[in-house]
Amino acid sequence: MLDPKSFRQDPSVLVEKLKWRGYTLDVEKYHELEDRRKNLQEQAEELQARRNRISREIGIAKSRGEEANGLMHEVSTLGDDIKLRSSALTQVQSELQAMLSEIPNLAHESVPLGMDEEGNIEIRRWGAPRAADFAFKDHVDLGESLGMMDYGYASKLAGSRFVVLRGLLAGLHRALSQFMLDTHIRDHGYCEANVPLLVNQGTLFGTGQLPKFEEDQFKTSEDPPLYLIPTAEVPLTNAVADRIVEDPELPMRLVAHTACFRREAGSYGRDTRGMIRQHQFEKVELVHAVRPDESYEALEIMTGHAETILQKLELPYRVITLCTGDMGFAASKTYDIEVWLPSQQLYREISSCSNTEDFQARRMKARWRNPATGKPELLHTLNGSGVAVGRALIGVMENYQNQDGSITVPDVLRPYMLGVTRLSK
RNA sequence: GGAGAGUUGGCAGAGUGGUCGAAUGCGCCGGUUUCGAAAACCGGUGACUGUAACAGGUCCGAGGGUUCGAAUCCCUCACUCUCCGCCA
Repeated sequence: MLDPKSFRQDPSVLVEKLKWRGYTLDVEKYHELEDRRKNLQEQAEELQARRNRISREIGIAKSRGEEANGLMHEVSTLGDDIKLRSSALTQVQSELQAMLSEIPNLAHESVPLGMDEEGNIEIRRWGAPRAADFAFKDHVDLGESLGMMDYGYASKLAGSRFVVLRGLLAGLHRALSQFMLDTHIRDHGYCEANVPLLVNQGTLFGTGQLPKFEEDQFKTSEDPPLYLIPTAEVPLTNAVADRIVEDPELPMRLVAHTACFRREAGSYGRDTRGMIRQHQFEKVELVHAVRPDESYEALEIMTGHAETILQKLELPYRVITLCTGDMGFAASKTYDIEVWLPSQQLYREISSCSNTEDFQARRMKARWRNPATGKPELLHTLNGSGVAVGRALIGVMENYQNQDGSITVPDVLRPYMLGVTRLSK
């Protein structure tokens, strides 16, 4: 959520900034609601103050054993009046809240302006795509001809956008996640967390998935309403929800390996082949909670942690800065890391690292105590994939494929594969 | 699933329907003392909102209700703990 104070000061600046996020702010509606809110609040508080004062006097009078009938009569009608106004106030406040809840975050000044992915800017590349000394197969052909990847089986079980992995390929998938977790825990100083995959509405509100993106979530039950997490960012970031964190606890670095669940509503035609876009996939997720003046430094560090994974796997990749129109709802700035897929001769997203500044923190009331002021202030939260396990598997399969359709196991994964060096029939 | 107990400030823990945002202890901050420290003593120490600053308002798990007035009484819900049953 954006700071309500910035609205009261100068909404016109926000209108321009939000336009670049693809959001049209209804300033008229905002002003109308805000004026009503202020009015009602002043009235309600004025009445409450009167009631408090008189009731106190009644108490004093009675404790002296005096009669207080006059005072009691004076205040007797106040209660209803207060009730009326404060329920009107609550109504307006929830309308305002609803409006603010659906406004995306503002982009950092360093983010390129643009309306869609055309505006993204590549900032670096690592590794060289393998020379095409034979025709590269894609991961589906490779997996199916090895007999280790089965879409028919999966669709019988659950429908489209699912897969069953078997044998060494299932093992390679598991090895990837273990390797990533170990690297972040051992080398990058993260605290591992094992978290619920089902969360409540408040938790999803905190990170920004609700109320606006309800249709992207899998809702599992009505009473209580629980949702499958679309990413471990949700349960990890909420570690600081409703807290005032003491300064020495920062920066906080959390990592979790979880399954993630997405409806993929609105992406019907896209990436229907293979493991690129599934309803269920696994991801190793990184989350930082940091002091506000350190969050952009943290974004570079976190992105570096994700890159380390690809470097150790020796997978060619590039890093791009998303433009204003292509970023997610909660982000102030996002780097996407894209891995080279030889079958498509393209870089495809494998990680996305974002600084949300205080946008999520405000929604979830995540604060830290600033030693300089002694006061609680909103902290900053970041999240990034470190990295998507399914897509990393695709990257390994395609980049490590051999002409005969076998797949060489990357060096760093061999300890996790009990010494297996090659996947073949 | 059954029975019971609980939820109050950073923590522990009082709280009679009426100057209770809330005793006390611990912790923390400042001071006195000390060469320095400990101890002792003195003082301070919740959050949100609001204001130029005061004032004012809200918050004792959440939401309703009773009342002139609710941390305190009533109802609903959530969560925690204990015991019993079942169970990976």
